[in-house]
Amino acid sequence: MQWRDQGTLIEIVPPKEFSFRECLVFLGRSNQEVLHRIQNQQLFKLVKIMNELILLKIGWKNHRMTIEFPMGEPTWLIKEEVVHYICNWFDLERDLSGFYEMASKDTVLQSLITKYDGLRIIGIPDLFEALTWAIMGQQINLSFAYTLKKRFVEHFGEKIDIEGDTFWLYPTFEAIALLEVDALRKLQFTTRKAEYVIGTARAIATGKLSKQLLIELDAELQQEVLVNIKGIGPWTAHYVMMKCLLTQSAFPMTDVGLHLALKAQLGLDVKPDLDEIKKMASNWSGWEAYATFYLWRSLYE
DNA sequence: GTCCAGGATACTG
DNA sequence: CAGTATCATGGA
Repeated sequence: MQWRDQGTLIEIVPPKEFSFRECLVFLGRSNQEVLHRIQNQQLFKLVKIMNELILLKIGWKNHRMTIEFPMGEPTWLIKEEVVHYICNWFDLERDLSGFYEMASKDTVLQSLITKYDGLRIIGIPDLFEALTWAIMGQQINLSFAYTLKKRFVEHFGEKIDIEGDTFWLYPTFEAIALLEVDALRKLQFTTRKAEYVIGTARAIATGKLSKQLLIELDAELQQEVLVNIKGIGPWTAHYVMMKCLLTQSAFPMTDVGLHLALKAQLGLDVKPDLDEIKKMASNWSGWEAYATFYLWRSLYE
């Protein structure tokens, strides 16, 4: 990844297919989001690196991604980690030419790659966040899922106040591993969701599960390990593979959002069934995660 | 009031 | 095994 340290500013040279504006559309899809903020085409995000809170102000200028540090210039080591984080978050190191080539010949994806040209998967680099956010989203509408997440973050996350704005960090697995079900029931988690979230935190806390461990496995084994955890089914496993492990072939094919997007794109009266979806997806082989992400994007016009 | 949301699990025949 | 009840709440 090519980047330049300009002191109080970092510039990242973006990959060929990249649109910061498109990525912002996806990031701005919910006004209930508490983990980042968008103002005047600038993205604000609080991260913790080497035990230090760092506020990032991410923008776009002269064909470069720019990172500024409103809380002051960090050390070079931290800057390096910041660049690594941004690459992970925006999936900057992936060569998308294969996806665009396949999609240009695909009846479903064809129009999407033109409309959303340069969109990349916006990931969730933290495994605990990816897993538990997915669990919160099971079976309920996204709006309520965001309500749950907001309560979860504001009860158990760390925050910092800067010039009247509050920025939050997602709760750590260490903190959540110590909770009992009651603590989350109070936030209107179902008993099961509370158990799943705490169980996941404990699985990570005991070292049974880690991003490092998963990232070294192929897609099939990743799914196997994830599904082994209580509360993680195929949908959640593939969601996490897609958003955290950046597995190209991850494919949450039972996802309701995917079904609704396909229904709209194809002008169907009812949602497509799994056989129809598998048939369409056979053409996406190796790029299922990007196909899914572009379809999700089509839901946020 | 009814139905469905970015599902997973335990139970039943 | 495949089908079914259950979870719990909000929004259309």
